[in-house]
Amino acid sequence: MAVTTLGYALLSLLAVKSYTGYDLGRLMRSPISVFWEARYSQIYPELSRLESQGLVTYQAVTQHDFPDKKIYTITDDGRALLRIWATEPVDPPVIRDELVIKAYSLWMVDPEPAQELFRYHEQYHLAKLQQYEEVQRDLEASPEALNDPTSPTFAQYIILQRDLGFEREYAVWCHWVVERLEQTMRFSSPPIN
Amino acid sequence: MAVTTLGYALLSLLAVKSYTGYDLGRLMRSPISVFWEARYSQIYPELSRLESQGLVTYQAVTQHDFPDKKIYTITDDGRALLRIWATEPVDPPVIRDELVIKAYSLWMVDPEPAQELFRYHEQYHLAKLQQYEEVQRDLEASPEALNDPTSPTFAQYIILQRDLGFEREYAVWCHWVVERLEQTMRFSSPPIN
DNA sequence: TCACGCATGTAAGAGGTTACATGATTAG
DNA sequence: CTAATCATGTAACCTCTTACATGCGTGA
Repeated sequence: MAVTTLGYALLSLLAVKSYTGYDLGRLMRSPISVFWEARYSQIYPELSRLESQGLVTYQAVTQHDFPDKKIYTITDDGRALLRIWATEPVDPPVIRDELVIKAYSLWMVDPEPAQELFRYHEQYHLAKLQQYEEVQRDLEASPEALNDPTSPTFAQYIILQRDLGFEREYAVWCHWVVERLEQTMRFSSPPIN
Repeated sequence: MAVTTLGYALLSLLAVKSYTGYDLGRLMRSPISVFWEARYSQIYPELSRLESQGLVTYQAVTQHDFPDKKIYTITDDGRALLRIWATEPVDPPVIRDELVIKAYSLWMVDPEPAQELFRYHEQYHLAKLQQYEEVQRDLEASPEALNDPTSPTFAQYIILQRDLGFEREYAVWCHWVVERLEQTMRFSSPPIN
Protein backbone atom coordinates (compact mmCIF):
# COMPACT_ATOMS: atom_id res chain seq x y z
CA MET A 1 0.00 0.00 0.00
CA ALA A 2 2.96 2.31 0.57
CA VAL A 3 4.21 4.54 -2.24
CA THR A 4 7.89 4.38 -3.19
CA THR A 5 10.14 7.35 -3.82
CA LEU A 6 9.89 6.75 -7.55
CA GLY A 7 6.12 6.64 -7.12
CA TYR A 8 6.15 10.09 -5.55
CA ALA A 9 8.49 11.34 -8.25
CA LEU A 10 6.03 10.23 -10.93
CA LEU A 11 3.08 11.63 -8.99
CA SER A 12 4.77 15.00 -8.68
CA LEU A 13 5.32 15.13 -12.43
CA LEU A 14 1.72 14.03 -13.11
CA ALA A 15 0.47 16.71 -10.71
CA VAL A 16 1.57 19.29 -13.28
CA LYS A 17 0.40 17.55 -16.45
CA SER A 18 -0.80 14.18 -17.80
CA TYR A 19 1.84 11.99 -19.40
CA THR A 20 2.44 8.52 -20.79
CA GLY A 21 5.01 6.28 -19.14
CA TYR A 22 7.26 6.92 -22.08
CA ASP A 23 6.94 10.71 -21.65
CA LEU A 24 7.78 10.41 -17.95
CA GLY A 25 10.87 8.38 -18.77
CA ARG A 26 12.03 10.93 -21.32
CA LEU A 27 11.34 13.80 -18.92
CA MET A 28 13.50 12.16 -16.29
CA ARG A 29 16.44 11.99 -18.70
CA SER A 30 15.96 15.39 -20.33
CA PRO A 31 18.20 18.39 -19.61
CA ILE A 32 15.09 20.00 -18.06
CA SER A 33 16.26 17.30 -15.79
CA VAL A 34 13.93 16.55 -13.06
CA PHE A 35 15.28 14.20 -10.43
CA TRP A 36 17.25 11.26 -11.80
CA GLU A 37 17.15 8.85 -14.72
CA ALA A 38 14.76 6.00 -13.99
CA ARG A 39 14.47 3.06 -16.40
CA TYR A 40 11.30 2.26 -18.26
CA SER A 41 11.38 -1.21 -16.73
CA GLN A 42 10.86 0.48 -13.37
CA ILE A 43 8.51 3.23 -14.50
CA TYR A 44 5.87 1.04 -16.18
CA PRO A 45 5.33 -1.34 -13.25
CA GLU A 46 5.35 1.63 -10.86
CA LEU A 47 2.61 3.33 -12.85
CA SER A 48 0.38 0.26 -12.73
CA ARG A 49 0.97 0.06 -8.98
CA LEU A 50 -0.06 3.71 -8.59
CA GLU A 51 -3.12 2.93 -10.69
CA SER A 52 -4.08 -0.07 -8.53
CA GLN A 53 -3.72 2.21 -5.49
CA GLY A 54 -6.15 4.69 -7.04
CA LEU A 55 -3.58 7.50 -7.16
CA VAL A 56 -3.58 7.78 -10.94
CA THR A 57 -5.92 6.78 -13.77
CA TYR A 58 -5.15 6.25 -17.42
CA GLN A 59 -6.84 6.72 -20.71
CA ALA A 60 -5.90 4.17 -23.38
CA VAL A 61 -5.24 5.75 -26.76
CA THR A 62 -5.23 3.59 -29.88
CA GLN A 63 -2.82 4.70 -32.57
CA HIS A 64 -2.36 3.46 -36.13
CA ASP A 65 1.20 4.50 -37.04
CA PHE A 66 2.61 4.22 -33.51
CA PRO A 67 2.10 1.72 -30.67
CA ASP A 68 -0.97 2.27 -28.52
CA LYS A 69 -0.37 4.30 -25.40
CA LYS A 70 -1.77 5.05 -21.94
CA ILE A 71 -2.07 8.65 -20.83
CA TYR A 72 -1.83 8.78 -17.05
CA THR A 73 -3.58 11.43 -14.97
CA ILE A 74 -3.30 12.04 -11.24
CA THR A 75 -6.49 11.50 -9.18
CA ASP A 76 -7.78 13.67 -6.33
CA ASP A 77 -6.53 11.01 -3.90
CA GLY A 78 -3.10 11.11 -5.53
CA ARG A 79 -2.97 14.89 -5.34
CA ALA A 80 -4.06 14.87 -1.69
CA LEU A 81 -1.46 12.25 -0.77
CA LEU A 82 1.28 14.15 -2.60
CA ARG A 83 0.44 17.39 -0.78
CA ILE A 84 0.69 15.67 2.61
CA TRP A 85 3.92 13.87 1.70
CA ALA A 86 5.58 16.99 0.29
CA THR A 87 6.12 18.68 3.66
CA GLU A 88 6.71 15.56 5.76
CA PRO A 89 10.25 15.00 7.14
CA VAL A 90 12.81 13.15 5.00
CA ASP A 91 16.29 11.85 5.62
CA PRO A 92 19.09 13.66 3.80
CA PRO A 93 20.19 11.83 0.65
CA VAL A 94 22.79 9.08 0.68
CA ILE A 95 25.46 9.85 -1.90
CA ARG A 96 27.27 6.80 -3.25
CA ASP A 97 29.89 8.38 -5.47
CA GLU A 98 32.47 6.01 -6.93
CA LEU A 99 34.72 8.91 -7.93
CA VAL A 100 35.07 9.84 -4.26
CA ILE A 101 36.32 6.33 -3.46
CA LYS A 102 38.76 6.55 -6.34
CA ALA A 103 39.88 9.92 -4.99
CA TYR A 104 40.56 8.25 -1.66
CA SER A 105 42.99 5.90 -3.40
CA LEU A 106 44.82 8.67 -5.26
CA TRP A 107 47.77 8.48 -2.86
CA MET A 108 48.72 5.09 -4.31
CA VAL A 109 48.46 5.83 -8.05
CA ASP A 110 50.32 7.81 -10.71
CA PRO A 111 49.20 11.46 -10.80
CA GLU A 112 48.92 11.66 -14.61
CA PRO A 113 46.08 9.16 -15.19
CA ALA A 114 44.42 10.54 -12.07
CA GLN A 115 44.46 14.03 -13.56
CA GLU A 116 42.99 12.69 -16.76
CA LEU A 117 40.12 11.12 -14.81
CA PHE A 118 39.31 14.31 -12.96
CA ARG A 119 39.63 16.46 -16.06
CA TYR A 120 37.05 14.26 -17.73
CA HIS A 121 34.62 14.70 -14.85
CA GLU A 122 35.23 18.44 -14.69
CA GLN A 123 34.26 18.68 -18.35
CA TYR A 124 31.21 16.51 -17.81
CA HIS A 125 29.88 18.68 -15.00
CA LEU A 126 30.69 21.92 -16.82
CA ALA A 127 28.66 20.64 -19.77
CA LYS A 128 25.75 19.76 -17.47
CA LEU A 129 26.05 23.19 -15.93
CA GLN A 130 25.69 24.83 -19.33
CA GLN A 131 22.57 22.80 -20.07
CA TYR A 132 21.02 23.93 -16.79
CA GLU A 133 22.00 27.54 -17.44
CA GLU A 134 20.10 27.37 -20.71
CA VAL A 135 17.00 26.13 -18.88
CA GLN A 136 17.53 28.93 -16.37
CA ARG A 137 17.52 31.54 -19.13
CA ASP A 138 14.27 30.05 -20.47
CA LEU A 139 12.62 30.17 -17.08
CA GLU A 140 13.80 33.69 -16.33
CA ALA A 141 12.18 34.84 -19.56
CA SER A 142 8.83 34.72 -17.72
CA PRO A 143 9.57 36.28 -14.32
CA GLU A 144 5.90 36.49 -13.26
CA ALA A 145 5.75 32.70 -12.85
CA LEU A 146 8.94 32.68 -10.77
CA ASN A 147 7.35 34.90 -8.17
CA ASP A 148 4.10 32.99 -8.04
CA PRO A 149 4.49 30.25 -5.39
CA THR A 150 1.46 28.40 -6.79
CA SER A 151 3.06 27.99 -10.23
CA PRO A 152 4.87 24.75 -11.15
CA THR A 153 7.48 26.94 -12.84
CA PHE A 154 8.31 28.38 -9.43
CA ALA A 155 9.04 24.87 -8.12
CA GLN A 156 10.98 23.93 -11.23
CA TYR A 157 13.14 27.00 -10.72
CA ILE A 158 13.84 25.92 -7.15
CA ILE A 159 15.10 22.49 -8.10
CA LEU A 160 17.02 23.98 -11.02
CA GLN A 161 19.01 26.06 -8.52
CA ARG A 162 19.90 22.86 -6.71
CA ASP A 163 21.10 21.23 -9.93
CA LEU A 164 23.10 24.34 -10.85
CA GLY A 165 24.72 24.47 -7.44
CA PHE A 166 25.54 20.78 -7.46
CA GLU A 167 27.16 20.78 -10.89
CA ARG A 168 29.06 23.99 -10.26
CA GLU A 169 30.42 22.71 -6.97
CA TYR A 170 31.36 19.34 -8.47
CA ALA A 171 33.20 20.96 -11.37
CA VAL A 172 35.07 23.27 -9.00
CA TRP A 173 36.13 20.30 -6.89
CA CYS A 174 37.39 18.35 -9.92
CA HIS A 175 39.34 21.38 -11.08
CA TRP A 176 40.82 21.83 -7.63
CA VAL A 177 41.91 18.16 -7.55
CA VAL A 178 43.66 18.49 -10.92
CA GLU A 179 45.45 21.61 -9.72
CA ARG A 180 46.44 19.97 -6.46
CA LEU A 181 47.92 17.00 -8.33
CA GLU A 182 49.80 19.41 -10.61
CA GLN A 183 51.20 21.25 -7.65
CA THR A 184 52.33 18.15 -5.78
CA MET A 185 53.95 16.72 -8.92
CA ARG A 186 56.38 19.60 -8.84
CA PHE A 187 57.38 18.69 -5.27
CA SER A 188 57.91 14.99 -5.94
CA SER A 189 60.74 13.49 -7.98
CA PRO A 190 60.17 13.43 -11.75
CA PRO A 191 59.26 10.01 -13.26
CA ILE A 192 62.01 7.90 -14.85
CA ASN A 193 61.44 7.78 -18.62
CA MET B 1 34.48 -12.62 -9.64
CA ALA B 2 33.74 -8.93 -10.06
CA VAL B 3 34.23 -6.55 -7.14
CA THR B 4 31.31 -4.31 -6.16
CA THR B 5 31.53 -0.61 -5.37
CA LEU B 6 31.26 -1.38 -1.67
CA GLY B 7 34.05 -3.92 -2.15
CA TYR B 8 36.33 -1.21 -3.57
CA ALA B 9 35.31 1.15 -0.79
CA LEU B 10 36.39 -1.42 1.80
CA LEU B 11 39.58 -2.20 -0.12
CA SER B 12 40.50 1.48 -0.26
CA LEU B 13 40.12 1.75 3.51
CA LEU B 14 42.09 -1.44 4.08
CA ALA B 15 44.84 -0.14 1.77
CA VAL B 16 45.64 2.43 4.47
CA LYS B 17 45.33 0.21 7.53
CA SER B 18 44.02 -3.16 8.73
CA TYR B 19 40.55 -3.18 10.27
CA THR B 20 37.82 -5.48 11.53
CA GLY B 21 34.43 -5.42 9.81
CA TYR B 22 33.09 -3.58 12.81
CA ASP B 23 35.82 -0.92 12.53
CA LEU B 24 35.04 -0.43 8.84
CA GLY B 25 31.36 0.01 9.63
CA ARG B 26 32.12 2.60 12.29
CA LEU B 27 34.56 4.41 10.00
CA MET B 28 31.90 4.72 7.34
CA ARG B 29 29.52 6.41 9.77
CA SER B 30 32.09 8.59 11.53
CA PRO B 31 32.37 12.35 11.00
CA ILE B 32 35.79 11.62 9.47
CA SER B 33 33.19 10.49 7.03
CA VAL B 34 34.51 8.44 4.29
CA PHE B 35 31.98 7.65 1.59
CA TRP B 36 28.56 6.65 2.88
CA GLU B 37 27.01 4.65 5.69
CA ALA B 38 26.97 0.95 4.80
CA ARG B 39 25.21 -1.55 7.07
CA TYR B 40 27.05 -4.32 8.86
CA SER B 41 24.75 -6.82 7.17
CA GLN B 42 26.29 -5.74 3.89
CA ILE B 43 29.87 -5.24 5.09
CA TYR B 44 30.40 -8.68 6.64
CA PRO B 45 29.31 -10.72 3.60
CA GLU B 46 31.28 -8.37 1.35
CA LEU B 47 34.45 -8.95 3.39
CA SER B 48 34.11 -12.72 3.10
CA ARG B 49 33.61 -12.34 -0.65
CA LEU B 50 36.79 -10.24 -0.89
CA GLU B 51 38.55 -12.89 1.14
CA SER B 52 37.37 -15.70 -1.15
CA GLN B 53 38.63 -13.62 -4.09
CA GLY B 54 42.05 -13.39 -2.47
CA LEU B 55 41.95 -9.61 -2.22
CA VAL B 56 42.06 -9.54 1.58
CA THR B 57 43.11 -11.96 4.33
CA TYR B 58 42.11 -12.00 7.96
CA GLN B 59 43.64 -12.91 11.25
CA ALA B 60 41.22 -14.32 13.82
CA VAL B 61 41.69 -12.84 17.29
CA THR B 62 40.20 -14.60 20.31
CA GLN B 63 39.06 -12.28 23.08
CA HIS B 64 37.83 -13.05 26.60
CA ASP B 65 35.85 -9.96 27.58
CA PHE B 66 34.65 -9.12 24.04
CA PRO B 67 33.43 -11.22 21.11
CA ASP B 68 36.14 -12.75 18.94
CA LYS B 69 37.09 -10.70 15.93
CA LYS B 70 38.70 -10.90 12.50
CA ILE B 71 41.29 -8.34 11.51
CA TYR B 72 41.27 -7.91 7.76
CA THR B 73 44.37 -6.96 5.76
CA ILE B 74 44.61 -6.16 2.05
CA THR B 75 46.72 -8.55 -0.06
CA ASP B 76 49.16 -7.63 -2.83
CA ASP B 77 46.52 -8.73 -5.34
CA GLY B 78 43.98 -6.48 -3.66
CA ARG B 79 46.35 -3.54 -3.71
CA ALA B 80 47.21 -4.11 -7.37
CA LEU B 81 43.55 -4.35 -8.37
CA LEU B 82 42.68 -1.21 -6.42
CA ARG B 83 45.45 0.78 -8.12
CA ILE B 84 44.20 -0.21 -11.57
CA TRP B 85 40.58 0.49 -10.70
CA ALA B 86 41.35 3.89 -9.14
CA THR B 87 42.08 5.66 -12.42
CA GLU B 88 39.62 3.78 -14.64
CA PRO B 89 36.62 5.73 -15.98
CA VAL B 90 33.43 5.91 -13.91
CA ASP B 91 29.96 7.23 -14.51
CA PRO B 92 29.01 10.34 -12.57
CA PRO B 93 26.92 9.55 -9.49
CA VAL B 94 23.15 9.19 -9.58
CA ILE B 95 21.61 11.42 -6.94
CA ARG B 96 18.22 10.24 -5.69
CA ASP B 97 17.24 13.06 -3.36
CA GLU B 98 13.72 12.89 -1.97
CA LEU B 99 13.89 16.51 -0.82
CA VAL B 100 14.30 17.60 -4.44
CA ILE B 101 11.06 15.80 -5.35
CA LYS B 102 9.32 17.44 -2.44
CA ALA B 103 10.67 20.78 -3.62
CA TYR B 104 9.14 20.11 -7.02
CA SER B 105 5.74 19.84 -5.34
CA LEU B 106 6.11 23.05 -3.33
CA TRP B 107 3.80 24.94 -5.67
CA MET B 108 0.84 22.94 -4.36
CA VAL B 109 1.47 23.17 -0.60
CA ASP B 110 1.30 25.77 2.18
CA PRO B 111 4.55 27.77 2.40
CA GLU B 112 4.82 27.60 6.21
CA PRO B 113 5.34 23.83 6.66
CA ALA B 114 7.54 23.91 3.56
CA GLN B 115 9.77 26.52 5.18
CA GLU B 116 9.95 24.40 8.30
CA LEU B 117 11.13 21.42 6.25
CA PHE B 118 13.86 23.39 4.52
CA ARG B 119 14.96 25.10 7.71
CA TYR B 120 15.45 21.67 9.24
CA HIS B 121 17.64 20.53 6.34
CA GLU B 122 19.61 23.76 6.35
CA GLN B 123 20.44 23.16 10.01
CA TYR B 124 21.35 19.55 9.32
CA HIS B 125 23.81 20.43 6.58
CA LEU B 126 25.28 23.33 8.55
CA ALA B 127 25.95 20.92 11.42
CA LYS B 128 27.59 18.45 9.04
CA LEU B 129 29.65 21.29 7.64
CA GLN B 130 30.92 22.16 11.10
CA GLN B 131 31.96 18.55 11.72
CA TYR B 132 33.90 18.53 8.46
CA GLU B 133 35.51 21.85 9.27
CA GLU B 134 36.79 20.35 12.50
CA VAL B 135 38.35 17.47 10.58
CA GLN B 136 39.82 20.02 8.19
CA ARG B 137 41.49 21.88 11.06
CA ASP B 138 42.94 18.58 12.30
CA LEU B 139 44.33 17.73 8.88
CA GLU B 140 45.75 21.19 8.29
CA ALA B 141 47.67 20.87 11.55
CA SER B 142 50.15 18.67 9.66
CA PRO B 143 50.66 20.46 6.33
CA GLU B 144 53.59 18.29 5.23
CA ALA B 145 51.25 15.32 4.66
CA LEU B 146 48.83 17.47 2.64
CA ASN B 147 51.55 18.23 0.10
CA ASP B 148 52.75 14.65 -0.16
CA PRO B 149 50.72 12.97 -2.93
CA THR B 150 51.77 9.53 -1.65
CA SER B 151 50.26 10.12 1.79
CA PRO B 152 46.75 8.81 2.62
CA THR B 153 46.17 12.11 4.43
CA PHE B 154 46.55 13.88 1.10
CA ALA B 155 43.72 11.76 -0.36
CA GLN B 156 41.59 12.19 2.75
CA TYR B 157 41.96 15.95 2.39
CA ILE B 158 40.80 15.74 -1.21
CA ILE B 159 37.59 13.93 -0.38
CA LEU B 160 37.06 16.18 2.61
CA GLN B 161 36.96 19.17 0.24
CA ARG B 162 34.21 17.40 -1.68
CA ASP B 163 32.19 16.84 1.49
CA LEU B 164 32.71 20.45 2.57
CA GLY B 165 31.61 21.76 -0.80
CA PHE B 166 28.60 19.50 -0.93
CA GLU B 167 27.31 20.41 2.52
CA ARG B 168 27.99 24.11 2.04
CA GLU B 169 26.16 24.18 -1.26
CA TYR B 170 23.23 22.18 0.09
CA ALA B 171 22.84 24.48 3.10
CA VAL B 172 22.98 27.55 0.86
CA TRP B 173 20.27 26.10 -1.35
CA CYS B 174 17.99 25.31 1.61
CA HIS B 175 18.48 28.83 2.92
CA TRP B 176 17.70 30.29 -0.47
CA VAL B 177 14.48 28.23 -0.69
CA VAL B 178 13.32 29.47 2.72
CA GLU B 179 14.01 33.07 1.68
CA ARG B 180 12.24 32.61 -1.63
CA LEU B 181 9.16 31.24 0.13
CA GLU B 182 9.28 34.19 2.56
CA GLN B 183 9.44 36.62 -0.32
CA THR B 184 6.59 35.10 -2.28
CA MET B 185 4.38 34.93 0.81
CA ARG B 186 4.42 38.71 0.90
CA PHE B 187 3.13 38.82 -2.66
CA SER B 188 0.30 36.34 -2.16
CA SER B 189 -2.84 36.98 -0.15
CA PRO B 190 -2.49 36.44 3.63
CA PRO B 191 -4.02 33.19 4.99
CA ILE B 192 -7.48 33.29 6.56
CA ASN B 193 -7.13 32.71 10.31
C1' DT C 1 19.37 -1.34 -44.92
C1' DC C 2 20.04 0.11 -40.56
C1' DA C 3 19.24 2.71 -36.73
C1' DC C 4 16.27 5.66 -34.21
C1' DG C 5 11.84 7.21 -32.16
C1' DC C 6 7.58 5.67 -30.51
C1' DA C 7 5.43 2.58 -26.81
C1' DT C 8 4.77 -1.06 -23.17
C1' DG C 9 6.07 -4.56 -20.77
C1' DT C 10 8.45 -9.28 -18.30
C1' DA C 11 12.32 -11.91 -16.04
C1' DA C 12 16.49 -12.46 -13.78
C1' DG C 13 19.79 -10.79 -10.94
C1' DA C 14 22.53 -7.40 -8.28
C1' DG C 15 22.65 -4.16 -4.49
C1' DG C 16 20.86 -2.44 -0.22
C1' DT C 17 17.77 -2.23 4.05
C1' DT C 18 15.36 -4.12 8.03
C1' DA C 19 14.78 -7.44 11.28
C1' DC C 20 16.53 -11.07 13.96
C1' DA C 21 20.01 -13.80 16.82
C1' DT C 22 23.72 -14.03 20.37
C1' DG C 23 26.20 -12.52 24.56
C1' DA C 24 29.64 -10.30 27.73
C1' DT C 25 31.05 -5.80 29.82
C1' DT C 26 30.57 -1.08 31.15
C1' DA C 27 28.55 3.43 31.99
C1' DG C 28 24.54 6.08 33.55
C1' DC D 1 18.15 -1.80 35.66
C1' DT D 2 18.80 -0.25 31.16
C1' DA D 3 21.26 1.14 27.33
C1' DA D 4 25.35 1.25 24.76
C1' DT D 5 29.68 -0.81 22.99
C1' DC D 6 31.96 -4.62 21.11
C1' DA D 7 31.53 -8.23 17.33
C1' DT D 8 29.72 -11.29 13.54
C1' DG D 9 26.46 -13.02 11.01
C1' DT D 10 21.65 -14.87 8.47
C1' DA D 11 17.02 -14.26 6.21
C1' DA D 12 13.52 -11.81 4.08
C1' DC D 13 12.44 -8.14 1.53
C1' DC D 14 12.56 -4.05 -1.42
C1' DT D 15 14.69 -1.32 -5.12
C1' DC D 16 17.05 -0.85 -9.26
C1' DT D 17 19.56 -2.43 -13.41
C1' DT D 18 20.23 -5.37 -17.43
C1' DA D 19 18.56 -8.11 -20.82
C1' DC D 20 14.91 -9.61 -23.61
C1' DA D 21 10.48 -9.24 -26.49
C1' DT D 22 7.57 -6.87 -30.00
C1' DG D 23 6.66 -3.92 -34.06
C1' DC D 24 5.60 0.08 -37.15
C1' DG D 25 7.26 4.43 -39.51
C1' DT D 26 10.84 7.56 -40.92
C1' DG D 27 15.16 9.49 -42.24
C1' DA D 28 20.18 8.72 -43.48
